[in-house]
Amino acid sequence: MRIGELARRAGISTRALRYYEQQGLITARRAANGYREYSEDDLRLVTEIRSLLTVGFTLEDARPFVACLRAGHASGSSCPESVAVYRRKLAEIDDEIRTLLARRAEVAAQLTTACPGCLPREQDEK
Amino acid sequence: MRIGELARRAGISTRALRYYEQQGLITARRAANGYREYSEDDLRLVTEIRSLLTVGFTLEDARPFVACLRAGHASGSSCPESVAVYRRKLAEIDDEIRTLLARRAEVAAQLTTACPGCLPREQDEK
DNA sequence: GTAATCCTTGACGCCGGTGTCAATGTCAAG
DNA sequence: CTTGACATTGACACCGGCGTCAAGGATTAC
Repeated sequence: MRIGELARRAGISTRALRYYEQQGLITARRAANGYREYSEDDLRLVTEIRSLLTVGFTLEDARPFVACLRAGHASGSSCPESVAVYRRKLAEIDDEIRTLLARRAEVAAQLTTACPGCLPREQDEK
Repeated sequence: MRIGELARRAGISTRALRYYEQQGLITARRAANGYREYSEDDLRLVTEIRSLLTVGFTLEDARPFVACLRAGHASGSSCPESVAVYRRKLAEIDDEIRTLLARRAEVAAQLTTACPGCLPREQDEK
């Protein structure tokens, strides 16, 4: 299939696909006229990349997963490098959560001081 | 005092101070030679801005607080506009926390699937 | 033939808050 | 006078993942 179809099927833009290629995450066979030609496997790669991006991974983070799929594994997570990334991201996310919780507490305290009646509820994740 | 001293006392760069001025958050009297001259009140403003930035506010978010201080209030939080920003930021932070918690759960689940032995602990904020 | 779609590469724009360099002026100390 | 520490404005760089426009070639439909 060509880039337009892949984009449609993957639910992203052709721009994004070309960008992934430029970043070395995907490659494309070229037809005689210079058009990129993709396989179902490529759709698989793109889908993997997309799902990783939606949980906050960067393209850099996605590399091991793509490499893992290319190596023939059924899942992009089946390789130790991918697992290592999972661990690292988990730690990063935890850090961010801690930071945000601290900020929230700080802002809530300030708000309470500035406006005693405005009790901030929500985020009752004790 | 001149910009260098203010920067030192506020713990930021002169670049940042000029940027705040460019963004209309602070102003400076000019000496005959063109040098910026600041007062203690300006230090106060900058300190306020800094503390807001550190909890994740943007310079745009900081405007009401600066305006409040300029209006003569003892605290930058003493104005309804500031309180409104506090509320909005609190909601934004809560959103971000929710997003991160969801992502964390997702990543943790993936990790567990990929590596059954790798139980992700931490982030026990039940 | 020509219009309508598709494709190509290249390159600037965005967002926020600076870092950093450039080229130049000011001023006090030696 | 010279050095050095300070000041000025201006402007590019950064980070990430694209959006978007430009200018053109390819292919299909009619």
